[in-house]
Amino acid sequence: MRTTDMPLIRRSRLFAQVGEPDLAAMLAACFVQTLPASATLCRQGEKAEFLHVVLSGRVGLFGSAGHEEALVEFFGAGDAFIVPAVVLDAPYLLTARMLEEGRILMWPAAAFRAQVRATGALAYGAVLLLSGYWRTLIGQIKDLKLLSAIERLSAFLLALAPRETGPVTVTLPGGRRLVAGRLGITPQSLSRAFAALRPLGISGGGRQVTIVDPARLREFAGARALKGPERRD
Amino acid sequence: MRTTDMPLIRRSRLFAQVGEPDLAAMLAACFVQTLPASATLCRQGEKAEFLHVVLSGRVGLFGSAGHEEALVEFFGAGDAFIVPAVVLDAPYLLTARMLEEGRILMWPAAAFRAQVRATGALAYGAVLLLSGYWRTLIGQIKDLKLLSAIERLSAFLLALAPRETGPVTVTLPGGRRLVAGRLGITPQSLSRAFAALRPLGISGGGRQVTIVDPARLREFAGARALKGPERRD
DNA sequence: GGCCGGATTTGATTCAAATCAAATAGTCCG
DNA sequence: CGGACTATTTGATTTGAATCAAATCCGGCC
Repeated sequence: MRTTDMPLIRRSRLFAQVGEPDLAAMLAACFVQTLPASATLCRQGEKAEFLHVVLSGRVGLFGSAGHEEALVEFFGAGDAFIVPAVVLDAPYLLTARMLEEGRILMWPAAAFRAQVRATGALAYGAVLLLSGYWRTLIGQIKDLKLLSAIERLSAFLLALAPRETGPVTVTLPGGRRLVAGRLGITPQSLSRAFAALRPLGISGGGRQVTIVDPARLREFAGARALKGPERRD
Repeated sequence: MRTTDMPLIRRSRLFAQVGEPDLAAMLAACFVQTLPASATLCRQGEKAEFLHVVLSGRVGLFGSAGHEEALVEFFGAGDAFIVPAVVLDAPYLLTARMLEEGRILMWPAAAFRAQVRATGALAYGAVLLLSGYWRTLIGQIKDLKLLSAIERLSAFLLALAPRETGPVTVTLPGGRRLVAGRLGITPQSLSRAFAALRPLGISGGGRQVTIVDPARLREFAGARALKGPERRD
């Protein structure tokens, strides 16, 4: 573990309420790994071995059925995923893969389980984290059930943008292929959706996308869109 | 609060680790309400006033956009919903409605927030509960993104059935209209999906559905289906 | 028992998005 | 810088599910 890791660790909601001495004791059982892009952190169906806390880099959570695979969610610094599988000691429902190089805190499952049970502050941090995830997932389910592909893309872009009025350039959390998966559509459909939004002032190149007038996009999406979509932070 | 409520309260995962004296202190701030079918517990967009714990009856969580509405999940005895909105002090993302008469424990939001922060055992219970919900929601997202309507119905029925071999009769958690919403399809499509499964030994009447040979259905669904779908319990 | 009103089924048609199929634009390497 | 691979766009076609439209079933109630 590097000294530069500590601030990253402290920044995670998971540890927000944990005191210094407790934190030190917890981390004694853990180690940090630098992983390259495409490295697999865990595989759907396997038994939970470690809790992973993202210190840097982006991670994608994928669900698979047969030979199909779909990105379920992007995770980034501060996120601790697989908490549920670890806590319930159940097999992973998802496969986690690094989308780029990053550092991951590895926390042995049994140790984590014991520590959440014993340390209220850690459990409270987990509640905050899981609460944020619940809201993210609910938002996604609502999008999938109630919005069209174009509306989902609009909502997704707006969630990425600071809620200002002026033109904004947002950075997609992954390539188009991955964004398409997150939105539950094919890359071809995503491309068409972007094309459909171009007249509304969306210009895209690579993972940079510029929204000329967020208010206009919000109005377009908002006609049918959901209230209170806000992003976990 | 009736004396018959206590066993129901104790049965919820939320309180599994909470000791008697703590529990009594917590419940002092709460009250129990009997609510009729269709009663609304909370409305999307509003600020969290209460945490609700279902003691009996079924509750539906609905997301809405514009004038469309879709059922996101069924909840039943032991479930505490809206935990995330309460903990994060954020507006509800969903509307909760009684699907039948039932009793609900009402817990003032501020009191609950203070108590999760203060009581490790309660926080731990919340972690367990939220972990289960995470898995349920992830399962649903995977279904929506990877399976066809018929496959989703198959998976849904199998999740309802005890994992035996012989013929089983399962009870749908709500009318066909609601089940359709949960599966992300229209009632008409649900009807066609049931029709498509009839040759595989699925006979339906009202909310009772009989699966002649779960293994055969599992095989059919399993050809493309997900591993480890299991239901929260 | 027989009627009313909503829920489910069935049929015909439409439509959004997937799939099939190239063409084009980017990127990484040597 | 050029080649090879991958990612993205664009076009044509198919298809799963929605929508439109009845018909039928059902439960509650007088």
